[in-house]
Amino acid sequence: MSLPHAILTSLAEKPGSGAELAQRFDKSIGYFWQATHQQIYRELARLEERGLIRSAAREATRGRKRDYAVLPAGLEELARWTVLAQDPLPVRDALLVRLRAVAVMRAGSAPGDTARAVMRAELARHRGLHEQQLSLYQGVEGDDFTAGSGAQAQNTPDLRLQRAVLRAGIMFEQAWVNWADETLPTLEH
Amino acid sequence: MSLPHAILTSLAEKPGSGAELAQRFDKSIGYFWQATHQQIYRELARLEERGLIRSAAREATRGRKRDYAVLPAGLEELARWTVLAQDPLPVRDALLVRLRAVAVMRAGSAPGDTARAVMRAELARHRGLHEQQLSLYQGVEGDDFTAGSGAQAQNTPDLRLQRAVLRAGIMFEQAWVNWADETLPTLEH
DNA sequence: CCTGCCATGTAAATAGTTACATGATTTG
DNA sequence: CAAATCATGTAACTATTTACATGGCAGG
Repeated sequence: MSLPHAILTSLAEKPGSGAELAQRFDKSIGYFWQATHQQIYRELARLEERGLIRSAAREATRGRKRDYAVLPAGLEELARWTVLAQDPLPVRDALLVRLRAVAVMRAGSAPGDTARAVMRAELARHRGLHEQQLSLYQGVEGDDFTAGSGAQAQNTPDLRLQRAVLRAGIMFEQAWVNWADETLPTLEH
Repeated sequence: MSLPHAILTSLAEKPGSGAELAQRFDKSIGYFWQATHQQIYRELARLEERGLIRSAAREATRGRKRDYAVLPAGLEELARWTVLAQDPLPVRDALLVRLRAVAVMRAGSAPGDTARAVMRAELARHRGLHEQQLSLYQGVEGDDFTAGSGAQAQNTPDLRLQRAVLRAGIMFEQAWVNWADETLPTLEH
């Protein structure tokens, strides 16, 4: 159950509205935990009801911007959550399932040969997407974590830890690209 | 929507009952797409209703083993699905969210220091789990994919493709371990 | 004032998790 | 035959996704 805590973290870094949070979930923290705006609005309402965050406006405001900030109770909840032992989520990649499905289709049969050709293209396409993400991360690393970086969020979070998170993204994307390069020849001929 | 197709793939590799499938989802195909036995039984019922698989027994049998096999329509569905373009699922790792939450807690404060100590331990623990998974994959690679491997499933799936899937697991786990080794010093002192 | 966009929200469907129930089979 | 285990299943809940709805605001 990380979504409420991802939101609390993002609001602790900087207060903002639901739409602004949705934007942050399209980059930054959203690289490691995704959420749609529907999830975010629902979760914001829950968090406010639990007294972990507060919004400036009191009544329901449809269409009007509504800013939230973390309350002390929210920071306590975040501290409580971070120290819980949590096991890693296993890998879940549909492309690997597909590859395994293709493995049971006989090469030489029409569907098997078609599937192999398509998978080769898909693998190349995914390689491109992962390489793009890798470049993006490397760009962020260069911009945000060079010595004496400029504008910081109000709470001046620990840059070394934020960078470590980014490094995880870099290393995973790099691993994916490497795997694709190793695997593509298997689908040739 | 990969679960029905993961099940079809597994049944294409070898027919079996719900419980046997659940076991396979605890290893093998389940390394890349997880499912509980409840999901599996529900999905098997749906797949049979759609005419993609068949079970030996006709009526509902609570407690008695119930074997399923893929029908031609199921193989067609699998072929149809594998050639659909599908974007990769983004990374989703709660530990990275936690690390980012810790980054907003001031070092020097009591909760911040406690959280850093706990995260150091958690990172070491996760490193151990990923290393364990890595060893497991490397063991499978040695057992199943050495030249002239022995017993094969009836459909003799393409071993090179199955191995490619396994290699993905190996490279991801290795990347995780490498990242942990790089990151642990950041949480020292 | 109308059009497009921004921001917030509702509703419904699907997927996944957790807790529990029950019949069959094996084993001491 | 009693207990443990295996196998199938139900129910309730939570999370996530997809589609849609509606109010406010800014610019032409």
